[in-house]
Amino acid sequence: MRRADRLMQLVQFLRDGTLHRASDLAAATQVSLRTIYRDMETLAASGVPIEGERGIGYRVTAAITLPPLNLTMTEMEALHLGLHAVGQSTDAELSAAARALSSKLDAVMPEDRSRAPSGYGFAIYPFADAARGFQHLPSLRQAVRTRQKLELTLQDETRTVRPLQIDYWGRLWTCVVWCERKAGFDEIRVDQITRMRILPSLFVDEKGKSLRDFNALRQGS
Amino acid sequence: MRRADRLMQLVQFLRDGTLHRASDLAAATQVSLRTIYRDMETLAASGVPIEGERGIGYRVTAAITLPPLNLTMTEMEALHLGLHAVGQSTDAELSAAARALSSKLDAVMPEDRSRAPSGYGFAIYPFADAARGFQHLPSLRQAVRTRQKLELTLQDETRTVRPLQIDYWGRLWTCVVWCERKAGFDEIRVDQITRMRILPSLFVDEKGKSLRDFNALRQGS
DNA sequence: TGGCAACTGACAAGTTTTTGTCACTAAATT
DNA sequence: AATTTAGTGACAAAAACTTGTCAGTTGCCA
Repeated sequence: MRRADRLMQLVQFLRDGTLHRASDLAAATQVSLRTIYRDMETLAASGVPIEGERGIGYRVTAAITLPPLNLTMTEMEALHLGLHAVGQSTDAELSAAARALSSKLDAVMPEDRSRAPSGYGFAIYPFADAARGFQHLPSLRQAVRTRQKLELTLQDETRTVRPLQIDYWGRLWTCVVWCERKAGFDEIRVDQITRMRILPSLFVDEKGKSLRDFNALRQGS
Repeated sequence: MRRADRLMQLVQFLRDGTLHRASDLAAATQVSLRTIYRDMETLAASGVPIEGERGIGYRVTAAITLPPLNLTMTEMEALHLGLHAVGQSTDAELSAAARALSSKLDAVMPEDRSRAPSGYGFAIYPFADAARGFQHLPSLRQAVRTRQKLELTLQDETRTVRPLQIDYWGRLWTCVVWCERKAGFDEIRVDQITRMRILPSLFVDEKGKSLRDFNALRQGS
């Protein structure tokens, strides 16, 4: 893996922010000039903010490059929430940066239309609404973990459900439940929950009512 | 770039959340069992959240993977500030997530000398192809949301398509589309799009042309 | 204008990676 | 105990990638 090593080395050289001529880089890495040009192309295409000016040399423009990150849904939510908070800050520069970063994140969030309840993408949805349901999340999570039934009220309608799985799409939380009254699965938007009560009764997986069954259904349809 | 293509294909298969045996994947990709195991190792090392269980099969654990991001210093500061704020939250799980994310970020910050070489994508293989397509993502995403047809050029071939779903598989972005000319589904690599134009005409789900139909086909085959 | 240094395309030679095969081991479920 | 399926190590052949060379072009600056 000699090439990858050299690419990393080149980034190290360029990180100091000063100008570098391709010929210098070639000498430093013991490689031909042509290869340096090819490397620069690869790096630029890989997202490293490199700029080459004819008759001048190379320099890196932006400061920090983050490698690919794997986030849990909760971490993603923390990220959005935190940036939203900073976006409200009085420091104009800082709040602008927070909003800019939020946009960047929105732009690269995986979007899966087949799973989202059709009609509302997270971009359309005002953050405030999502935040309203946010208060219920901790106890909802607990109920999913401890497998306790819930009594919850959505739009003046109260029902008893078995909470199975919490999902997060960018800005919206939903919960997959088995509804006792309708005797069927449902996907509930957490922000639409107006009241919620954890019931003392526990539940166990029953044939046709488990998360596995829900996933099977979702696949099949 | 045959291997990269296969890796992408594999993530597509695994993305449906169901179990997959290595032997099935091998048959589907026309490749030996041993190669599948090697591919799984590569994908896991590349950050795709894959889990294999002995006697069971493979599945992806739902998580969000962010592509490499370039941040300014101010944006980085906003990020840290926001996460710090959320870290103070009363929701134990959320504040834990914020702190975990802070650690992750610290681990990949330039100041940290102990950067893992594998943290950079090009240490494994260049993901230049993936990065090249990033520029089209925001408008592509918009088109998926607003259900607008697209005219796009791939390798000197221009076609009109209905964008249905955007997928990110760790290194490459793809878009599932219905191609008007071929009258069939296609999975387009965003990095191979050379030109793209959002057309004013909207589209609606039609029998045989919807995302649901595409998924049914993928299951069946 | 001349000099500098970034760029580009093509191609053969060299090097590395990828692959299949084979012979195993390791958990988990039945 | 038998079965199923993931996972490992080694090695040679095949495929893919990387590199240097060469012969250019382009843009900026003095």
